[in-house]
Amino acid sequence: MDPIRSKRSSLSLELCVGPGPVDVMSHPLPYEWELHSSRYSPNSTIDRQQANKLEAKLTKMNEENKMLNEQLKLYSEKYMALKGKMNERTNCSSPSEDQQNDASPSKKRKTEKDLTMKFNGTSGDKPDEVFQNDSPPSFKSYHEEIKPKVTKIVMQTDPADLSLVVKDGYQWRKYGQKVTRDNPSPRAYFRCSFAPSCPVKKKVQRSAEDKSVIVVTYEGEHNHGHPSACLSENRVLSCYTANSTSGSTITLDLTQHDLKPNMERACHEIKNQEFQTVLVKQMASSLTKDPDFTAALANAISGKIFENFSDVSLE
DNA sequence: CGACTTTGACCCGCGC
DNA sequence: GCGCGGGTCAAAGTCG
Repeated sequence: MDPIRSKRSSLSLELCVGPGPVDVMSHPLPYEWELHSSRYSPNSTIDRQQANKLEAKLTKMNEENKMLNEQLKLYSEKYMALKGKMNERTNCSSPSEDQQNDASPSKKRKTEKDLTMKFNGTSGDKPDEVFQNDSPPSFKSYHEEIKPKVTKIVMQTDPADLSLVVKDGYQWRKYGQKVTRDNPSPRAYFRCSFAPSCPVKKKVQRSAEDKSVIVVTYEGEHNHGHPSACLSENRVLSCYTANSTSGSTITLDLTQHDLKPNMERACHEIKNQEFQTVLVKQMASSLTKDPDFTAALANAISGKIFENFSDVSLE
């Protein structure tokens, strides 16, 4: 039996922070907890009536809970669909687009120029609908606005292990390796291969100063959930990486070949109450900072409030 | 046989 | 314009 899975702390850390759809069905709202913890003694008829009322109320709440879950799921799906479209637009190097624009292999990687021409309306085609009203922004300013999120992670590994493979739970496809000028160690380039349209790239290179240190640079955000989201090990990892946005650097000690002992240690740290508090605060802040999440939540809640108001007024 | 890795060639931006 | 360096492509090789 996996010690990590069997020894779950009282604090649920299965909250999927970071990019990807939130599996709302697997994270029940507090209503269900109240149902399980409510106690009553059905001795007297009054108690029984009260109990029946309470049960009816709780059943209603459960139904509402289910509806809210469904609404949240719907919003998550819509959000992911929009995000996917956005990524498709920004991902200039997608093969289908290249094929459409230019079939000649010698003219590859001219998509940025093509895009600039499109924005300026010089390609002969109609400029993108979005920019029709106002003067079209330059490609540079457009690119700055949608600059992919860059996350840098520093990991401690075994210096004897020369592989540049980093197990972060996602599926990566290596598409290149290069020796850079400032570092004798080669830099490996990876693309997320879990979803064909996923724009996330990863660069892995050993530190020039310390060969035991691996620097992983993630570019962009996954437009899909974590492929192994059910594995607690990877959830712990995603908790770590979720805190690494906004330019800060995270250090992971992966000195041992097997991840499990490190993850066990990480889980032990998580059990530490101070760590839990900080983690929960960071998770909450990262969620509340996401305008899409708050908007979707506010929408769902306000919708239910209005429904309840109309229910009450009808009674 | 499909998915993945390797690796040389190519493209492109930038500084001179 | 030229050279350099980082990033990407794609054919060939490898692996399960």
